[in-house]
Amino acid sequence: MLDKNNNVPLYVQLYRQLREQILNGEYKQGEFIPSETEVMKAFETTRGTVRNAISLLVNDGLVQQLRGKGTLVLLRPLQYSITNFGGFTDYLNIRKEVGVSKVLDLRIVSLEGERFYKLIRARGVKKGDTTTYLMIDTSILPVSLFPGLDQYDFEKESLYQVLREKYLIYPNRTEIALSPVSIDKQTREIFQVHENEHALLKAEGSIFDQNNIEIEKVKIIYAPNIEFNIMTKLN
Amino acid sequence: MLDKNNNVPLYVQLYRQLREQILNGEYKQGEFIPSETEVMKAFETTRGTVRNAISLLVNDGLVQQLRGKGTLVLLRPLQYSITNFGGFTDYLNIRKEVGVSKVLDLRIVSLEGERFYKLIRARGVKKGDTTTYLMIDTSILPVSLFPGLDQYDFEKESLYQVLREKYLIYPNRTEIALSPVSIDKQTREIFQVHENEHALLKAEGSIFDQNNIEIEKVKIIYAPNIEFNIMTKLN
DNA sequence: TAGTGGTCTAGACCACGGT
DNA sequence: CCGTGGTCTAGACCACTAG
Repeated sequence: MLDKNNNVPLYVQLYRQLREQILNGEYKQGEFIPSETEVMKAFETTRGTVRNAISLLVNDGLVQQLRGKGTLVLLRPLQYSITNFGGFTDYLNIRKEVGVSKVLDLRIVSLEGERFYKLIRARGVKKGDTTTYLMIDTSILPVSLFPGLDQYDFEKESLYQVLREKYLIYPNRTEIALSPVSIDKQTREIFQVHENEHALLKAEGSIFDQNNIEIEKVKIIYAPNIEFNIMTKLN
Repeated sequence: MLDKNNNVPLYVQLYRQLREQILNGEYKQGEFIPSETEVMKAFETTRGTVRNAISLLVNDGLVQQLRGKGTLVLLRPLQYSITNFGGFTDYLNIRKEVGVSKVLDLRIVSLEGERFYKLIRARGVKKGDTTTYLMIDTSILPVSLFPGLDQYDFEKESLYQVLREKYLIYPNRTEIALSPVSIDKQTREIFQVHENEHALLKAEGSIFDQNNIEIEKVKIIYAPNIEFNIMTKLN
């Protein structure tokens, strides 16, 4: 049910519930979720609200709407879409995967006269007793915005969860540039890259909060076995 | 003005007009476009329609909405966002750049028993009398869908314009995977790549029409001087 | 023909920014 | 305080799909 007194918008509440049901497998790949009208009645709201919620699912690439037919579930195995910059752990959580983070470095650095935390993590998934690393994340965060950030253990806690819960800062928007990068020795070991691979994909950019303040600079290097997928609508 | 008898939806008509005004420079980088209420009155429509139009601009990364303030123009120099897969020429047109295409190969190939056109083009921009190539595009299109496609001159005509105007097929959705790729000799010459660059960015995937029929397989290799940018909203 | 998503209207109240 | 975008309501008609 939706809670009108909650300050989370109704359509976001509805989006989360529908997403949960899809990821739980209540609606499976290739099936249709209930029609907009049915959802509207079930949750006692209006179609506009339902459509707002579903459009978030479409953005996530979780469903696809077909006129005259219905709203189809599109669930594929582990897949990296452009929505993932906002938090690896969050992403794994909604996909019900077990994430692993290994902190390679955490120190304070100075850039242009300002002090930043520099956090480097290798991140991956655990299946049975083998861990596969999927990306190496470098995060640069201003000390002034996040005093005491180094007291958290980012092998156990999610960076974005800490930002939200302890610093009340909500990542809102990313600007990321993609490019290839050649493989250094440490990276080759972490990812166990085959010898005939010479380059990996790198994403580099900034993350902004709801007030358009830059809260984090990121650099992510992706393992070669990652499918970096993008789905777009053309206008 | 908007034409209610046109079968292009009002919000798409409005989107196109606003986009035109932004790209023409009527609203400049850092300025606000008229408020939703003003646009609503000026075009004699409702706010829902205005918001649909503006949300397309937001998707394009052309504007950004700020509550309590207004809708801000975000225009940056030549930049490749994820909306570009749908057509290089179209993209340049809306950016008022002069595009150049050079056909490297056009032939019929057989894949899994079906015949396809395979079109390879180097594509770039012309500034003064120097041409800079930005990408090498390989397009694979089924002969059955596009009979006679090889009669067109794709150094002069846009592939997507031909698909729309001659074959009445409208690209609607893309699924693209990004990865790094090492540079071969021909590519190195076309892009005039520096010797210490060893890898480029490759995008590979499929394009679907409005009925979710796969109309084209694409492979695009990007020049090293291309900024491949992505802007996303986080939920 | 019945049901679906796509579009549009005409309102309303809210949180937020700047005056 | 007023104007902004954010959210929500309660309808309407349409094009499309499928039985």
